[in-house]
Amino acid sequence: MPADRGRAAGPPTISEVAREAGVGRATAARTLGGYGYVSPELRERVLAAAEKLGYRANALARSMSTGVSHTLGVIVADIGNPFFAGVVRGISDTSRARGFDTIVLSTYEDLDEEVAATNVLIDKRVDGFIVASAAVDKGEVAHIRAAMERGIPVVLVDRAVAALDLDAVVIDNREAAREAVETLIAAGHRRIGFVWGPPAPEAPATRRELLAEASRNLWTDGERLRGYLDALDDARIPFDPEVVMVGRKTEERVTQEVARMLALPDRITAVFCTETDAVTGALRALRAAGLAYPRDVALIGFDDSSWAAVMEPPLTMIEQPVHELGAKAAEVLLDTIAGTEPRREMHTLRSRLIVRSSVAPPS
Amino acid sequence: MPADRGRAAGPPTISEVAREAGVGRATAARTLGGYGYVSPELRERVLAAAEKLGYRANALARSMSTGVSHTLGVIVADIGNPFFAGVVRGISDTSRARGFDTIVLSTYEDLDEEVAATNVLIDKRVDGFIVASAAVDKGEVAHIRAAMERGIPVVLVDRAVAALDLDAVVIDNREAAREAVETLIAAGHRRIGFVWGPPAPEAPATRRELLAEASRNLWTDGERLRGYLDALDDARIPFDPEVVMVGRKTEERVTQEVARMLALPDRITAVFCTETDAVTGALRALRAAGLAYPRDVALIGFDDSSWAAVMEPPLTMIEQPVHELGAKAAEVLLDTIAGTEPRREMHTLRSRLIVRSSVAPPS
DNA sequence: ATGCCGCGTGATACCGGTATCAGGTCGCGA
DNA sequence: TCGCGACCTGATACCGGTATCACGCGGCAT
Repeated sequence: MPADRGRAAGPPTISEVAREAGVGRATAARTLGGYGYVSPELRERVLAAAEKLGYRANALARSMSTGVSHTLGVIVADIGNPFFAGVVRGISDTSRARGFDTIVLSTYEDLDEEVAATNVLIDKRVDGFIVASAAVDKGEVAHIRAAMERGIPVVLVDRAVAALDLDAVVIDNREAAREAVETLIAAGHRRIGFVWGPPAPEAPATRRELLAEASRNLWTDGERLRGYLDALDDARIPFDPEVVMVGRKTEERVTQEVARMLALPDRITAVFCTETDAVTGALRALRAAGLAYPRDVALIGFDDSSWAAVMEPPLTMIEQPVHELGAKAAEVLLDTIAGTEPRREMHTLRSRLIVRSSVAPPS
Repeated sequence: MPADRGRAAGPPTISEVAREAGVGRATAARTLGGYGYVSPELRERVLAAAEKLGYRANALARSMSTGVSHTLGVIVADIGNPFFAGVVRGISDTSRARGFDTIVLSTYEDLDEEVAATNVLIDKRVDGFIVASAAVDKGEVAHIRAAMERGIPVVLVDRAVAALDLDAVVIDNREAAREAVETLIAAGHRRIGFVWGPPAPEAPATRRELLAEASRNLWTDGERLRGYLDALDDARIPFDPEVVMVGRKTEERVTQEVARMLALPDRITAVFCTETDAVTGALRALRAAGLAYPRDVALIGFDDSSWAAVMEPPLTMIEQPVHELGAKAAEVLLDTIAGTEPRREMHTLRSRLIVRSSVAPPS
């Protein structure tokens, strides 16, 4: 019953514990803080008093005094996306194991929200943070630069940012995309739709413009485009802007765009989706067109999930090592915080194509 | 270029800004803190100095001094579950709009983790928190009680806890389950499997034991069981322990259990799943048994999602107002923090059965 | 010219910890 | 018996803000 603490209003402080135990403040602090020396007898008294009062150290005060918060920040695009949820779990599992809490913030792919999130983390004095940034070019990284200048360690996850010289933990996006598209090509497809998401209002007409556009897009998507082109090039299939979607990758837009590609005189016989929501969007378009996969259209997408396996027929998908991605990012960050010289390199993890039954030869 | 701050090591403090501006510390504090009076001229100087130095207030120090952190805590079972992800988004959207940050912690359905999470929030001195607690009986709520005794406002979300007299924001679980099972019964089903998750090792043999078990289970699942029984009772269908699954609702276990129910001499012709992962688990069992829905087995589950709509045939599911659930919980908590007398009531939101094509009469 | 009032400003105590350091006690050797 | 050192303990400065309060200065009334 910690209620009889006299006039004290808030939670018990170390001074109150000291008074209760009849010792000096410093002695109580040493006992409870686990530093310095305290005789067994006094230690016992302090512990008993703390127990009685229900004392818990004020982490804010401690951080103020020591300058470290034992807290990591995490900024992701959307925590509701199973991909990021998995990454976050990887981060919190390993950071918790090393005594760090995590504060997770979602930006919902909005750069202003990302800046705001960064400021929240700076203000709360996290010891470092991990970010899957929506920033692409130099003009968009000021907030991260600002954090770096304050001496806050930063690690990028999922998305590398060319304008930033930082550790980044990513997967082999280009290779993964290439492998998927090669699988489609090997099955005999030549008209392969590409569901992409650069900010451009319409599809670039030429390869050159396409690549230019790629550098204005998220790094992951840029890489995936390169993988798509790699596979096309190897098979000497000409690039056709008509079968690549541009603009925001919402499920609705994907449905419209795939429907458009399906209505083309020379319609697509396969689709490659760079995101899981794009897969459901594409599937809706197929159904609306009265088409079935893999018979009429073959399909491969990014980010495997449980439902992809129970679809009938089950979907061939690219599986990303989400937990490892997060765990590795946390590890690199924690090492940097611990003082290990930052290497500032790109840590590339391998993804895996899970072959199921959504790919068949074109009809 | 905030680099020429002299010998200062960390980020700039208010004293440094004051010195730079050539004013007293208090004046700089008043300007930057937005309180008290400062003449336009000095204000201008302070602002310029802060800008030049890249000053950002230390939220920790501010909280120490004022006693409020403008931060809400959120404890959910699994942020990777789209249901909780939606709830969290609802919470952060409305709390951000009212000037509060949120710290989200996942317990992965482990009570010890929940206790640890609660302590983290207490230690970080959040102004209040929202929790979807895994606690069921009196012996498991000590950590929440402790927070309440410290004067920290707490609001429950998704799961009410009988042992706690607190505001709770939930949906009409019992009614939702009843409606779903009634739909199954209306289609002609009498053997309806129930995928449930009480801690019991085996299915209770009698109704009485079942209900007793329900009170040892998560509140939501208890209510959903009652809804299931309500529907059975109304149709005078006897309860059969053989068709209710008990124990942890992992996807693998669901698959095994549904397979068992499918192998019964008097096999089930319909399944009701109280969770989205249970739906995929059940679907796997169907496929393994060479059965198709809705022809061989009808199916309804909790938590609608995009993929449920693109399944072939599309799934009939219960949609929960996830965002509203979170928004309402945040609202109630924020009001309590703001000093409005807490009402300690149950706020019930309506769910909705989305009828698609996974229910047909038994063959 | 003097006194009073009020406004604007800066000095300072405080929040609850950490960490340094001074001082008191005790034991042991000379 | 005295002195010195080791060992504990408690007093206190500090972290970076907030908030109270005292003080100096100018203006106005008398």
